[in-house]
Amino acid sequence: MAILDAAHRLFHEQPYEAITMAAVAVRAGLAKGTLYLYFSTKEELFLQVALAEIGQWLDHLDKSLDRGLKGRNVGDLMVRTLRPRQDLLRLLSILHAILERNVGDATVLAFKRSVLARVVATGARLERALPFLRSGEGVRILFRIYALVVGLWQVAVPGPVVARVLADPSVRAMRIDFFGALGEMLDALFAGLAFQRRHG
Amino acid sequence: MAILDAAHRLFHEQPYEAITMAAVAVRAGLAKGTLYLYFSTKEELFLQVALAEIGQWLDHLDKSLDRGLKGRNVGDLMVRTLRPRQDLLRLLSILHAILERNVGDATVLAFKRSVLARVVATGARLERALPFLRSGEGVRILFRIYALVVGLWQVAVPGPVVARVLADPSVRAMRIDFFGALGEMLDALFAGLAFQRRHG
Amino acid sequence: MAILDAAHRLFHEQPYEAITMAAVAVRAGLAKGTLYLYFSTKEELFLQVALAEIGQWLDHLDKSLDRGLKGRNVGDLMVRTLRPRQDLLRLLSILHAILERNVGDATVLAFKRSVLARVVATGARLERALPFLRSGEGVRILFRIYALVVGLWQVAVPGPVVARVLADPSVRAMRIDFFGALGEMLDALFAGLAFQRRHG
Amino acid sequence: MAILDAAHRLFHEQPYEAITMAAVAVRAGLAKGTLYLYFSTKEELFLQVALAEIGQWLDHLDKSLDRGLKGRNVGDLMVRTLRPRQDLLRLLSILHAILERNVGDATVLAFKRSVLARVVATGARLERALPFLRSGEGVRILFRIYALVVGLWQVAVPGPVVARVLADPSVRAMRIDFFGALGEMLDALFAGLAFQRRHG
DNA sequence: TATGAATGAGTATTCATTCAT
DNA sequence: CATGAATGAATACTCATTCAT
Repeated sequence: MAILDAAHRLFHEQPYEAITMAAVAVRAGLAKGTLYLYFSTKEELFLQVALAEIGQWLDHLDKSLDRGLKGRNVGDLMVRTLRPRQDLLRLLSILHAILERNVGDATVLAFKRSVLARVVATGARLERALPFLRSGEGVRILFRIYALVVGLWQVAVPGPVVARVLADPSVRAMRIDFFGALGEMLDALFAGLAFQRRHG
Repeated sequence: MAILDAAHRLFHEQPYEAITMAAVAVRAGLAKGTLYLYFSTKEELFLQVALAEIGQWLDHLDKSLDRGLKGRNVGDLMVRTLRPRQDLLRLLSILHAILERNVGDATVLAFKRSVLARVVATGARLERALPFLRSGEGVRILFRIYALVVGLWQVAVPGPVVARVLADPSVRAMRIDFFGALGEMLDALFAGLAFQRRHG
Repeated sequence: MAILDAAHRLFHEQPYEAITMAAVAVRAGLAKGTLYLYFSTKEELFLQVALAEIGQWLDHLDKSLDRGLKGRNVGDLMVRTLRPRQDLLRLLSILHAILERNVGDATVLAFKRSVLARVVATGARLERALPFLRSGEGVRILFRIYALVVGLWQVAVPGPVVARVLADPSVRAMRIDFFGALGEMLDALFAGLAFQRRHG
Repeated sequence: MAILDAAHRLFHEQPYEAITMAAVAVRAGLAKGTLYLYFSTKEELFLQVALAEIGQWLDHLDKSLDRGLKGRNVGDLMVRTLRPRQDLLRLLSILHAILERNVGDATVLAFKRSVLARVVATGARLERALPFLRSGEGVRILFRIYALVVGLWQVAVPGPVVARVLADPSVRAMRIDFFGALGEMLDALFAGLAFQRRHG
């Protein structure tokens, strides 16, 4: 849809706060008022953008899991599927603090249900790929991975000010490589889960 | 300091966005302009509030680590020290997206240095408590725990709309118990780290 | 246009600094935001007010020049056309120091071009009326008259404090009658120009 | 005096509005409050700066007039004495619109008297140099020259925006060379005065 | 003389959203 | 389906000035 496309393209180019509905309208070749025939708030519009992106990510995950992990671990899987999706990562980082507010309950509920349905399917695949996971644990672990992704992105990918500040050697230890840290943490996490299952 | 106190108390009562500098001034018994004698922006003011809270949390961690983990694990430690600090958790959840923007480079640098200095000390204690950690790993693991905390809080502690929506049974699986999940993830994480050290 | 009218009427009643955009909106029967649909800053709004006033003044000049000076001199012409336009004089006295700042380059350029186009036409008429003027001198002399008007207004028309002070006999010599001085200076100026042309 | 010096030096470096009393205090090596022991408002401070500058200008004029005009004309005299005094010109351009407001009546009166006393003396010299001037006309003509200077400066010396705009060839005709125009206008003015005296 | 901590008034501007056509 | 003109709420920040010491 033209509006979603326009919103997505603008989001790719600039931060969420910098995007005005007027700009979306222009990019979509529509009048401002027309946007509101399809999305009742700016947040809802970008919630749908996020939904689409999440869907594509889960598609990617599903495909990879269907082919089997083949010795590669979950950390790799997440890093490989997220690296080309930085827009998604940015969307996730505003999803909870911004998008899910100022949207009607019904819209949020629909959004949540859509996501959950997809995650359940991916969770099942994950359980198949990781035998030590018990039934139903796939979904739960996916949401936790998700939380880790969100937090790590916020902490590891700084705004302009912090980016400048982190160039200072005295605070070098606070620089975090997002994908590196994500992979390592997930590796440790899954190693730990597997270990916990084998022993007590 | 009166201003920091007032800001902290207001933050305890209402969301950050709802707090006006005028309200802080009234609560502190000062004129609006006086606030700006000490903090050049609203964000800087709350950055200092956050700094103080972070300091107290690290104090708490330090004391606990000095007494020794005594069989309890890191997950417990974090849960125990964070549970009484929900204001801190809320501050952390806006720290990167809001507070560290609209603040001068110098202020952010000073903030980062203060935090880092404290974290280095706590990291050393953590290394002492967890023999499988190599030298210098304490700091790194603390920042990663921190990222997990931030992400989990965002995802697990919803705003009013989402809170209502999550009451719906159909999306029950998306409810996350912050402290429960944090403890479990950290346990798995550290179990994994320990395991990784023992084997390849 | 309602907004320009409202702004003009308010300017007639009070000093520029005392006029708020809120007041303009109320007077125009519009919402504050609507003003900014048409004028991007307060300065731009009053720049357009000034443009309209300047246009009317030049209209007046043109008509008078078309009828011919008929023995009357330029000083008379200016005095006669400016005396009923004290709002214009006040606008000119803030035009350079205030209005032309805080306005975008494009707006200022458009303003300048509009004024110049009009002044060129009036300048041509002036050259016709004053045979000793060479081709193209009309415009230049008009801008110089304009500068004189601006300066004389600033110096001769005092604010409240100076008005009180000038009542004191000891500084009587500093009182200037704006229109009297303007007429005399222009008469001398044009007498001089004519003389310069006749002799070396 | 240290404060006047500091104010003057800052004014040389930046526009009036950009100068804060805090900056003056720092530059003078004093505390902010101390400034107000000597000058009751910012405007009064700069009024004294202006007074000093005006005095030096009149000194310069006096000396030149005492040496005699020697064939040179008044336009030359003004251009020569004003060219090295651009700070004075800037001060004059804010004198009436800004400085003489927000200053007590007594202060303005004293200022006016000081200036008048000096101008009377210079006016007498001018009358001596220009025989066609009648007694008492020196002062009056000086104030009119002054008005011309003020207006021409406002119109001819643009702020940053207008400076950029005037670079555009389409409005080239609006560029005015301050000193060139001043000299020419004064020459014409005095030629006219002299002519008027000889005839009619 | 000097300090400097405290004051507090004052307003332009943005932009998501609406609704009559 | 689409328009686009109109809305209006909402707030951080500056800096000249004061006055108790």
